[in-house]
Amino acid sequence: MSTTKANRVEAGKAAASASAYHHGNLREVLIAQALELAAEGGLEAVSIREVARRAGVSPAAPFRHFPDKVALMTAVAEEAMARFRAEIAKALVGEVSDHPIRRIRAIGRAFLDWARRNPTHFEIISSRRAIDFAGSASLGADNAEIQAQMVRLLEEAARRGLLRVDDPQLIQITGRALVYGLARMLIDGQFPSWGVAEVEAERMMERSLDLFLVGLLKNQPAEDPGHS
Amino acid sequence: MSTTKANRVEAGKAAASASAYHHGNLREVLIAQALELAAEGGLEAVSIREVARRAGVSPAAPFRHFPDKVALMTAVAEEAMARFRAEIAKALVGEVSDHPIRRIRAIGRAFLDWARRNPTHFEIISSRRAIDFAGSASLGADNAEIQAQMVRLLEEAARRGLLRVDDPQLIQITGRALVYGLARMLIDGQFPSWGVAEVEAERMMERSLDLFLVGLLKNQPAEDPGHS
DNA sequence: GCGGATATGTAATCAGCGATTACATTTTGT
DNA sequence: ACAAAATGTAATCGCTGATTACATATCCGC
Repeated sequence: MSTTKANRVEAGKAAASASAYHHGNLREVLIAQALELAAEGGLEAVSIREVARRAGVSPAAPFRHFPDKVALMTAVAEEAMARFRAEIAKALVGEVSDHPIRRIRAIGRAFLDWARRNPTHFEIISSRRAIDFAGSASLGADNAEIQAQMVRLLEEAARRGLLRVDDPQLIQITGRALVYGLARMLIDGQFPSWGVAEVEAERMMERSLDLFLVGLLKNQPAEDPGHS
Repeated sequence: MSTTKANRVEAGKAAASASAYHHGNLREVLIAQALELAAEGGLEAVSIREVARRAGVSPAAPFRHFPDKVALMTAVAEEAMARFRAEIAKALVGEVSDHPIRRIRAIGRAFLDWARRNPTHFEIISSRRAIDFAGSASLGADNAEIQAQMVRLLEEAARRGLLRVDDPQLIQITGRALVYGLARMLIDGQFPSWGVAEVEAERMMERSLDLFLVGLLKNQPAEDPGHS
């Protein structure tokens, strides 16, 4: 078992490097396996026992790192949320225009795109049953940061006299509810029963977002909230 | 046990009348108990064994009436959907105006109100994991009927030249996604982390709906899509 | 370095779940 | 009345989350 020690050291380097005892860094491996398992079979396909199995440890081992399943899923949610925020940030960098509505649209599209490509991650961070949102400082902070970003953009839009209704919080929540609902309808496979084929869904979602955004503007520029 | 027979006959008349053997009409009792159980502890509080316990039968008995849990929950969803449709119908009767946007708003508010009062019923009919939506003719028909109602109203609005964007399907799906998202945010308890207190949530949701609806109109009447 | 304290992993076990099977009982149709 | 069908039960399987007692590896103060 001298290889065991070598593996431990190697595995511990890139990660938190906090634990290199028996397994290496089991905590992070558990999170990674849970994330993968979720991506394969959905949120409810994640079981502590299967995660442990994949990590090559006993069914009781995970309980040394997480008091219960909710704690594990919360850690998974934190990871998913971090990736989501990175996606948002990337989209904002890619949006050259400084027009606030355009930037908001970029955020909305990034949200929809991310949720479409990572349905289970979206499901996890949205779930208030599988995770302990209130108990995670990181989740709260990430959420607040995204909100603040939106409010900043909306306030700038209001300052420029672009908005018909000057209530950033109302607009922000309405927009969030819209993209949240769109994402869930897509993931739950509800579009077919609403007359939208699978392939059209993405385009439909973007048009929905635009329909909402253009409705916010004071002077409607014919059709699009942006030009692209 | 001559009373048993009498009860059987009585119980069997209003219902499917298919079963009046040992228990009476176990099938319907199971659905009712599942509905109640869901209302108490949420969707995942429903277990076949607990439902059976409450119905006073063995854990295996429900499997005589439903091939598996999904089938039971689908039957529950059908009942919930029927109640939801009744709610919509009632709201439309109560809305005196024939202005199509006003009637759409009445539907939207009825949806939000119903989801708020019956969160788990809403969750059940929305779930594409716990139920077999495609396998239920009743669910599909009810869903289609609600859609048709919306499209009819939107087409009338378009005919009257009220809409800025003449695409009933797009508007319908966007509206549905919005109220769906609002309902889920409320139920998942997300409003507090978005700066909306519990008591304000209902008002906020209605304002969100109005914000969206007023954005649809060609000539914006200052603030409200209706006068009330 | 040594040795106890601590961190980590395992084995065994419990109760609850969905589901199946073999069997028992009641109702029904003829 | 009696066979067939419908309905309910008991026992069981494999899965799950979680707990307990125990085993072992690592760390830290001396």
